[in-house]
Amino acid sequence: MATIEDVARHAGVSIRTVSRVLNDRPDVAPATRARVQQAIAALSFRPNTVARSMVTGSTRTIGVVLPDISNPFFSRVVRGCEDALAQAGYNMFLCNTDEDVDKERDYLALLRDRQVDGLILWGCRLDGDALHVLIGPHLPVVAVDCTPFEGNVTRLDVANQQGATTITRHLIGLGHERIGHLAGPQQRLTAQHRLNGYRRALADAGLAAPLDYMLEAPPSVFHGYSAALELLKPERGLTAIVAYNDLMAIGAILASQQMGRRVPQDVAIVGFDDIVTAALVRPALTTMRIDQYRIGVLSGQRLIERVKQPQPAQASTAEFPTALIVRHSCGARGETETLTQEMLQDLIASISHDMQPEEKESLGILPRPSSPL
Amino acid sequence: MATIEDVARHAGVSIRTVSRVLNDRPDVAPATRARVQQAIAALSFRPNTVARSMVTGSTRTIGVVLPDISNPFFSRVVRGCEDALAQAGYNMFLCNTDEDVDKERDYLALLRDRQVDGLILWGCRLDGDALHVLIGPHLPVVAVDCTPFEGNVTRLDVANQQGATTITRHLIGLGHERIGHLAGPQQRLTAQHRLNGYRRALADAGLAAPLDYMLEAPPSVFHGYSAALELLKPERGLTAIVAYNDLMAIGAILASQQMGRRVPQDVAIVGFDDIVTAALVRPALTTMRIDQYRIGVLSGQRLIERVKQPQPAQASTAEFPTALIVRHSCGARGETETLTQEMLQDLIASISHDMQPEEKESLGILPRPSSPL
DNA sequence: TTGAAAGCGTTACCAG
DNA sequence: CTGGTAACGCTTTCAA
Repeated sequence: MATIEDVARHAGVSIRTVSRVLNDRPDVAPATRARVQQAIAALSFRPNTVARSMVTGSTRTIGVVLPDISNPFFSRVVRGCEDALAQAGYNMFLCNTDEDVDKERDYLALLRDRQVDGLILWGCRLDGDALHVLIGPHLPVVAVDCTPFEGNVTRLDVANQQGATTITRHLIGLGHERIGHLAGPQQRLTAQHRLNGYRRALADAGLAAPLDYMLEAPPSVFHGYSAALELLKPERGLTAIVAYNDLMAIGAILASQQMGRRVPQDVAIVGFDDIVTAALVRPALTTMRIDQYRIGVLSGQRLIERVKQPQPAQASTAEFPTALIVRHSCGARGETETLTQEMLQDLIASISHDMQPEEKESLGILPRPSSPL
Repeated sequence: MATIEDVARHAGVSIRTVSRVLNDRPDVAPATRARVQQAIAALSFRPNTVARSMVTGSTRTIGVVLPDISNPFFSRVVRGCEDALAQAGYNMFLCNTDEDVDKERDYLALLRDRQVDGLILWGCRLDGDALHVLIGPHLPVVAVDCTPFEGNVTRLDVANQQGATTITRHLIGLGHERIGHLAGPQQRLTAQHRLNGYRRALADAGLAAPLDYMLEAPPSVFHGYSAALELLKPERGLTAIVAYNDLMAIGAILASQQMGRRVPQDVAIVGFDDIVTAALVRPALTTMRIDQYRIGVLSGQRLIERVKQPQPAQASTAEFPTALIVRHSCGARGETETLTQEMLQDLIASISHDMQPEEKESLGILPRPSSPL
C-alpha cells in the first residue's frame, strides 16, 4: 500500500501539499495539483481511513444495535438505515443482541472503543442508567423504542399503544366481545405499550379483560403458535386475538387451523408491523402497518443531523405513526374461503409499491450514494 | 476519554507497562499489574481501537457486501455471518449493492480504505479482473456465488445447477411435460446456473424447452407476479413452472390465482431457497432448501480461518448443498383445498427448528460471544 | 503557495 | 521486570 509520503516523493512535493490535494483545499497551484493527482493515480494511492480517523477524531462510522436482523421487520429497517447512512458517507457496524442485555452491553462498549460517530439503538433492554454510563453524555444517539436515558439522544417511538388500541377497536367494532392478547416479551417496552393499548380499548368499550385472556411468548411464529394453542382453548371462549406482532399472528393462524377453528369465521386474528409476509399468508393478515423502510431512513437521517451538529442538541422525541391495514384475517371483508379478485388486487398492491426508486427518492435516498474521494 | 497516558500517570508507571497489562503480557509484576488495573477502573479507561489498529495493522473488522439485506434470504445469511464473526471478535460493516456494479466498486474501495481484515462477497456482478484490481492479491476474501477471480480467496458456491436439475426432475417425475422457467437476472451467476440446471433436466428427459418457456425478471414477488402473468398465458400450454427463487414463485402463485388457475391442480409451481415465508404461503411452496443461517456461519468461519493464517493460502473452493423440500405447490402431496393435519405438522416443523440454540451450538456458535477485554 | 514538524493513542523494539 | 522512544499514516499549526 502506498502512503502519502510515497505520493509526495513521486510528485516531488511535500506531504502537506498532497494532503491539501486530497482534501480539496483551494490553496494549491493548478500545476502542482495536477502533478499530485498524477502521482496518486500512478501509485493507485488511497488514503488510509484509519490513520485519518486518528487525527480528525471522526471515523464516519455508525453502530446499529438491534435484536435480530433475520427478523423481517428489522431487515427492512436496516436497509433504510444503511441507505441513509451510506448517502451521508457513513458506514454501518451491524450488531445483533437477541434482546440479551449482556450482548447489548458488550456491543455498546465495543462500539465506543471503535470510536463510532453515532449509535442507532432499537428496542434496548438495558435500563436508562446503564445506557447513560455506557454511552456517555456526548455521543449522538437515535434510540427507537428504548427506555428513556440521559445523553445526546433523539428518541423515536412507534405509536405502539395507540396502534394497539386502534386495531383492538377495529375488532370491537366487528362485534367481538371476548378478545384475547398474544403478548410479546414484557421486558420489551414495545410489548408493554401494545398490551396497554389493547387493554385501553377494551376498558373504553366496557369489555372484560381478565388475566387469562392474555398470554406472553417470544415474538416468533413458532412461539406464537404454541401460545395460541393454549389461548384458544374452548374454555376461554375467545372469538378474537390481538397478537403482539405479525410473526405471532401467523403462528396463531396456524394454531387455529390445527384446532379446526376457521379464521376469520370462528376466530379473528390480527397482527402488528405489516411485514411483507403478512400480505402473503392465508388468510391475509389484518395488521397495523409500520413503514419499516421509512423509519429506518428516518433514524439514519436524524442521527446524521445530530452527528453533524457541533454541540449536543436538546434531547428530542418524535412519534412514528402506524396505519390500520384491513385484510382478511379479521372478517371485516367477508368470509369467503376462496380468494376474490378484489382481495388479490389488494395483495398485489401491497407488494408492488415495495421500495420503488421513486418512493426512495421522496425520502431523500438518491439512486447512488455519493462516493467520497 | 482517558488515554493510556492518563492511566500510566495515575498508576505511577510508564505507558509501556500499561500497554503490557492491557495486552495480558506475562512479564509484569503482580503488584504493578494490580495497580494498573486499579487505575484503569478508576478512570474507566478503554483502549482506543482505532489507535490500536494503526499500529497493529489489524482492524478486526470485516466487510460484508451483498445485494439487499431486506431480502429474507440474505437477512438470514447475515445473521449467521455476524454470529460467526462476533464470536471470533470481529465486527461487520454491512453494505447493500442492489446488484449495481458501481455500488459494488464504491463499497469495495471504501472497505479497503477502512483497512478491513477481510471481505465476504455475495453474488458480485463485477467481473473477475475488476475484483482482482479492487481487492488486490492479499486481502482474505470469501466469495459466494461470485465470478472466479484471482486473490487470497475461498470460493463457496451453492449447488445451484444441481438443485435446479433436481427440482425440475421432481416435476418431470410428477408427469409434467411442459415446464416453464421464471428466470432470475441473467447477469447473476446464480440465475445462469439455475437456468442451466432446469434445461439440463429437460434435456435429459428428452423434453422440449423452447425459448418461450423461459422468461427473465428481477427476483421479487412483484416481478415474479408480472412475469408469470405472461408466462402462464394459455397459448404456451405450460403445466408447471420452476421459479428462480421463492419470492418469484410466490408471485407466480398470485398470478395463477388471478388467472383462475388453481395451484397445484392446474399449474404446479416450485421455488428455490426455502425462505421462511415459503412454508407460510398457500399452497405451501415446494422448493430447494439452502440452509441460510448455516451458510452464513460457514462463510464467516472460513473467512476468519483465512484471516488468521499468516500467508495467503491456496485459493480454495467448496460447494454448499441444497435439499428438496416437497410441500404442496407441486401437487406431489395431494390436491386438497383444505389444510390437512399432516400438512400442518410439516409446516410447524419447518418453523420450529428455526435457529434453536442447540442448532447454533452444533455450528460452533456459542450462546454468548466472548467479549475481548 | 509551499514545507518542516508536532501530534492523534497505541504497540513494540532495545536498553537498563 | 520496567522505561524511554520510534513508528503507524494522516492532518494541521506555524514559518518561510
